[in-house]
Amino acid sequence: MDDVETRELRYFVAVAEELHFGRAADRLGIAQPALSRTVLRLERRLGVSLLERTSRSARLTVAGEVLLGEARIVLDAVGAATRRTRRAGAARGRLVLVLKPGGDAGLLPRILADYGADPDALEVELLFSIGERAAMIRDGRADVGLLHHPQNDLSGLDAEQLHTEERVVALAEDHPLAAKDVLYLADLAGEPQPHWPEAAPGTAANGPLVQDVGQLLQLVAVGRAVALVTESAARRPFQGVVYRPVPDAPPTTTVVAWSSGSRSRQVAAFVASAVRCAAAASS
Amino acid sequence: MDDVETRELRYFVAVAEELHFGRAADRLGIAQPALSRTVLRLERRLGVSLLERTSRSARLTVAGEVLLGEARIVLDAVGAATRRTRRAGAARGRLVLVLKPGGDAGLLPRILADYGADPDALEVELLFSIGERAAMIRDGRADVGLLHHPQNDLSGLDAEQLHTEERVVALAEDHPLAAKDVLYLADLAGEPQPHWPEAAPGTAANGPLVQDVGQLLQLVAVGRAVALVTESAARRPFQGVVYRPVPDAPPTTTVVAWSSGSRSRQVAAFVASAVRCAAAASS
DNA sequence: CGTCATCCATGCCCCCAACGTATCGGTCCG
DNA sequence: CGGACCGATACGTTGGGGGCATGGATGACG
Repeated sequence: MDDVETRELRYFVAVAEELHFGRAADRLGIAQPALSRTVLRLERRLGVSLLERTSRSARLTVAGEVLLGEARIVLDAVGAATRRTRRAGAARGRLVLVLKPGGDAGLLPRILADYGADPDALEVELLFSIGERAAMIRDGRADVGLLHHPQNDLSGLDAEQLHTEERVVALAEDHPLAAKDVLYLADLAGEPQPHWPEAAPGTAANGPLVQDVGQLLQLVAVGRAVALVTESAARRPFQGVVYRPVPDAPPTTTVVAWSSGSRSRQVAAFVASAVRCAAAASS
Repeated sequence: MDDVETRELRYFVAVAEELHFGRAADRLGIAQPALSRTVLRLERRLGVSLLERTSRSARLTVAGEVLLGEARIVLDAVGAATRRTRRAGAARGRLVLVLKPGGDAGLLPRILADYGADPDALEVELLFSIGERAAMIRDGRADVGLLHHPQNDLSGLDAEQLHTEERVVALAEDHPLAAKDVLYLADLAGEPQPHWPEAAPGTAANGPLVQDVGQLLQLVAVGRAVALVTESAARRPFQGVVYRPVPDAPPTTTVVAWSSGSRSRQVAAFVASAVRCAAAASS
């Protein structure tokens, strides 16, 4: 009755994304009839119609939309399972920590020192990523990460708060708003604000897409954008950029996050180090 | 290279749980050699040893432990996918709400009325469960639930807070501690406290296992247990049971929770109703 | 110390199901 | 009306998953 295989889900996802059996079959490296049959069998087994086939194209039904979302979750979980298992099997594993360059609120050196003091600590591999940190933890490419709340989507992850900072706005020094000592969100409403690729839900920005902090500050310096950044980032001076406090911007919390359900002792030890260091730093 | 099928994961989980190929094969309804081959192929594909076979028994390797946890996540996700897809396909679906009897903090009637006022609201099916509510949401048996923080493990779920209540302790009226007007956790330290099957991590209780509130109050009335309950539960009188405030017990927050990644408009509408009602009730 | 029991792996065979090729039926377009 | 396009169907082939029988290793036991 039940017995859905990941192969069937992979096939269905391909069709659901292409909305075209031929192209999907190409992408999967199989012939179109095999794909048709597999999807039909999946529909029969579930007792549900997933696609409305017109002879010109295909559209997802409501149930198909649901299954597309669920299947992606399953396939991510399968990928995470293989990656994590392989890594656990590799001799004397490493702990992969993902973070955004400069996104450690200055805590990283202390955390690494503290964790490394544990005699059976693993080697910590640093993995830098701008826009995919949460996804990298979810899918097993990283074991643990430094993320920011509420900028990152933490669903599916467990997290401990490390540090909360007010946000300041970076402006070109000759920007008209730089004349004021304090700015409010209302002042910035019309300004182009760059956005990161890390698509947090509901944060539509109107400015250019940036890939790293240097690029962002460059844009700010030439007056093409204004950007909300954290206090700690503002301690790094940049030619032509000035910072002004924004009291009503929601503060940013740096968190250490890991995959929910990770029972790894190593991850727990690293998190404990991070929390301890953050507590020590704030006192 | 990659291509792990759910069947292989099901087989591996059976072996990992039984630590015995023969029994696992029985449980799966297949013969032992087929199971051996499938697990071996899985190990070869992952490039990792999952089990240490002694000729007397089998033990999990570290990688095997990891895969066991990951595989359970995958299989839960597959089950959830099929259930949710089937439900979405069933004509004009229902919204399944799971809660503990009496665990609604008195909000349920208002929430149902408010949600039902939406012209395209679905029929809400109430599903009562004591110890598995979070799991039922995770695996798709329910769409949304009323849970309690920190008693329930909310990992893998999204939640909105509805209502926070202090906790009180239920005592037999002739219990020695009932003489005091206010009790503290220290006073209760030696008393047998019943526990629910809902295994929140790290809450080891020393009392009997109870399955419902009536049973719990019965145990309290006969002096076999004392129990921390919420204020709202304490409004229901029970023969021979008295309640005393416990100011230092952590308060209980009633939350409405749903599966992370549910993009369902219906779930969102229900959550909005719940939040709205809770806000109205507390003002 | 030899025998037996237990447990997992392997060899052999069968058969199902997943695949590919060819084709059909329906729809849109020129 | 013919051709192009798209998904479903027919049919033959084959790889692999499964069962049965057996092998090889190890611990138990008399």
